[in-house]
This record gives sequence, C-alpha cells and structure tokens, in this order.
Amino acid sequence: MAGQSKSQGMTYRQTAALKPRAGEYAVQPDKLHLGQLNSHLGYFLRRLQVLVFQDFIATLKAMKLRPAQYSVLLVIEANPGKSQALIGQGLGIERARLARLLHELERRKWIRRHRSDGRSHSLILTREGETALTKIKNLAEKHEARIGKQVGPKRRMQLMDLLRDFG
Amino acid sequence: MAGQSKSQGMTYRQTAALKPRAGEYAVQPDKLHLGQLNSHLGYFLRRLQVLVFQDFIATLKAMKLRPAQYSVLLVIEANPGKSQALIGQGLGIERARLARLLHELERRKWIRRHRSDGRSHSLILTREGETALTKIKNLAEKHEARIGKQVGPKRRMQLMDLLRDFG
DNA sequence: GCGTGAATGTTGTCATTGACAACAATCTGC
DNA sequence: GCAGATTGTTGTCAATGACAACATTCACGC
Repeated sequence: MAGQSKSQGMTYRQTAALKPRAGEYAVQPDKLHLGQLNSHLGYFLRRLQVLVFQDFIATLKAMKLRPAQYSVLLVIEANPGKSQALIGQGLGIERARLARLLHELERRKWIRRHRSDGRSHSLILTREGETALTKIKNLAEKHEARIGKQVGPKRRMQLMDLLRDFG
Repeated sequence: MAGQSKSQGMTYRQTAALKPRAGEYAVQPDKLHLGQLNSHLGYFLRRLQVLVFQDFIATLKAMKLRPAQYSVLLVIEANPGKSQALIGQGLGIERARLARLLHELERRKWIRRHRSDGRSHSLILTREGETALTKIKNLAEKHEARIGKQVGPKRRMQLMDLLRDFG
C-alpha cells in the first residue's frame, strides 16, 4: 500500500526535491513521518505536556517537589481546612495516592492535618509550608515564563483559553 | 464529576450568600479553588491529556494495545524499513523501552525486524500486522470522533493547529 | 590497514505512578 | 439502632521512565 521501498539507495540527498506522487510520502531519508498520528489530538497534547512537565520537574527539583505535590500545596492554600476527599476529587488524585503524598508533606512539616470529623481530615498549610510555597511559586513563575517564551506568549494564551474549560 | 449531589439538600447556596471579605475566597462548600494552578498551562494540558488518553486506552483495550504501541505501529507503517533508533527518536521513546515494546509486537507477529546493518534493525509490518492495524485504526477513529464531540469540533481543530508545531 | 570512540540494540534494576482490593473507623439516612 | 456509604489507610501489581552496563558493529582519524 503505502511503502514499498526496499534496500534502494536511499542516500540521494538531492537538491531537486522529489515530488511525491498522489498517495505517497515524500522521500526524506532522515525525517520520520507521523502517519495517521497526525490526526490524533491526544498525541500532540501528550507531546507538549511532556515537554512542559520536563521543564517543570527540573525547575522544582531543587525543592525536591513533584508536580502532584505542588498542585496539592496550591489547592490547600486556596482552600484551607478542606478534606482529603475533596481535594483528591478536585485534582483527580486517587484516595490512596493522596494519602501517601500528604504523609510526605506532613513529614516535611509543610502541612498539618486536623481530625475534623472522625473520618475526614482537614488540611492546612503550616507557617513553614507557606514560606516554602512562596519560594516554590517563584520557581514556578520562572518556569511558566520559560514556557511562554518557548511556546510563544500569544499561543500560550490561546491554549490556556481553549483548555481551561475541561477538568 | 463524580455525581455527589444528594437528592436536593445542598441548596443553601443562594439563600444567604456569604460575602467574602477582601483577600478571602468566596465561601462555597463544595467547590474547590485551583488557586495559582490557574496560571499553569501544564496543569490544563495534563488534565485534558489524561481525559483523552483514558478514552483512548479504553478504546484499544479490546485489542490489548497501549498508546505507545499504537504510535509505533503507525510510524512503522508510515516509515517501513527504518531503524529502532530512528523511530525511537521520532516518538520520544527511549531505546531500552522501545526494544521491549517491539519484542512484544514481534511476539504477536505484527512486525518483523530485519538486520540491515549489523547493528541496526529495520522494521516492517507483517501482513498480519497490517490487518490488525486496519481494525485498530477503525477503533482509533471512533475514539477521535468521541473526543471531537466532547471537546467540540471547532475547539479540537484549534487545539490541533496550535499544538502541531511542537515535538 | 588499525584503533579509538560513537552508535545500536539488549538486558537488568530502581523509583514513581495509577489502579484496585481490603480494612477499620465513622458517618448518614431510614 | 442498623445497613450501607464515606473516609482515610495500607498492601500489592502492572506499566512507565530513567539509567547503567554490556556486546556488537560502525565511523572516522591516522
């Protein structure tokens, strides 16, 4: 169907561009075709997400913090006193995973849990946590600025507007 | 998301709206504030990517195929005879991981590897692989249609246009 | 030619993650 | 008060990404 090139001399790096006939792929020895992958939103979403996260993870490495932990800190800050269940739902973090994640944040004395209910724990930042979060936010802003530069400020805004509605 | 609206009890939302004082958050018992998360492109990218992938993974479950395997099949189809190294680079899949992934695809007789170079292996789909891929692509198209419906066809196109330039 | 360093594919291992199941304690609705 | 749901916890498993080590082969200088 699509490709039938055997061990022909694929090394002709010609100056006169080969015209791809209808239904064929342009011949480019080093370039990879994505094929049908080009029609998948998920693929491109994933590629950019990985790119962004790599920068973000590297950014927070100095504070030994992972993206999920960061998001939890921000949400506790914005919703002091709320329960694990609520925060887990809001961020799409599963119960069990959030419990372990919070244990770690508590061990570092950045959050405190207060039994509010018998079942549920109410979460707040400690003073120490607020201090740390200030520093962390500074790093995160630098990251976001880098991304804006890399993606293009306008494109970044357009993406934000398009993406914000889901969750 | 998770439907938690009890019969009709939680309706004290407009009866006596609590006014947030300056610097405070509006009081809304069930709603979670994202706080500074709202300024992070990566967060929203991730949320949508996870949503899309969940549907995609469920879609391909019938064929016992994971997204990475799917992408490799498509790229082999579009670039028959290319080496593992090339395909790994193109898709951002690490050498070691791609090797194991290909072993699985070979075990299922969907691809064949041909020592082209002494070092490198040239990859092609088998007839069986092409047949399977046809079926797989049908499923993938259904997935993409669902996503289009969920995200909105127009928004989907805009996102594709904005995202395609990276990788 | 020859030899050094790079590339390629493979295997091994480790930490992280997501997903689920099981459980104890507690709450809710009847 | 009771049955069932909720909440947080722990345990386990599979998948993933990351990295190191290795054997084979290639590329390039001389």
